[in-house]
Amino acid sequence: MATELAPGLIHHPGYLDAAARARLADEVAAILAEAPSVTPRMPRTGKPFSVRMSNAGPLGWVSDVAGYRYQPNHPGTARPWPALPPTARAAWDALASYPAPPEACLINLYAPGTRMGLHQDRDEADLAAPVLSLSLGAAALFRYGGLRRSDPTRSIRLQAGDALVIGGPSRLVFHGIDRLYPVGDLLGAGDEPGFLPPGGRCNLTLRRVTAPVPP
DNA sequence: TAGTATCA
DNA sequence: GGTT
Repeated sequence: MATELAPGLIHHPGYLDAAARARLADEVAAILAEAPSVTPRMPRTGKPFSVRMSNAGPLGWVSDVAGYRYQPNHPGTARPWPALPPTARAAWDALASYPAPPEACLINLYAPGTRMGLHQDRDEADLAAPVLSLSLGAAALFRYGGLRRSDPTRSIRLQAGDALVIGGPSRLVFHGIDRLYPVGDLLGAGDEPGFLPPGGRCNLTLRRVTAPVPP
């Protein structure tokens, strides 16, 4: 049962069943073995994010003192990013309502206590494509607002297996993660992928970066 | 300000 | 919790 939180912002609770979550976790573990997570830094100031990141797909999102950008290689190893995880790719085909494949799968790794401040995903040239979010591990408090930072916000709980489509009029909505829920808190303990620290969370976001060339 | 800190 |  999907819920439209706002026009184009669609929450699919429990979209991935236990088997799919386990499969996706295995795929992510393999990606991280090849493309280890890095600590992103703020442009100009160099202040570190609390979240760690890696990527899969032809392009990966990176942030350092030089700025935000998409690039084809891992900043540490200089190797190309690993292939997109098939389970995430299948979710894109099912939920994105977009004719071209995703080019980037950003992997955000949250340890307990980490957060992600309110922000917009606006580094993609193709804003017609949605961003598709998939959650693994611990549940988290997701906050979203409007197109202006000062717009009022609402919060929902994102749990392991949830999918969230951020598209249409909500494509540039401000959003972030306020906190993780302790495991064992309420229902949905969520399975614990082996690549996460105890109580950690993993979020995958699939994005189309460049506009597809017309046939 | 995809940051943290601080205040109203 | 919203804002600087």
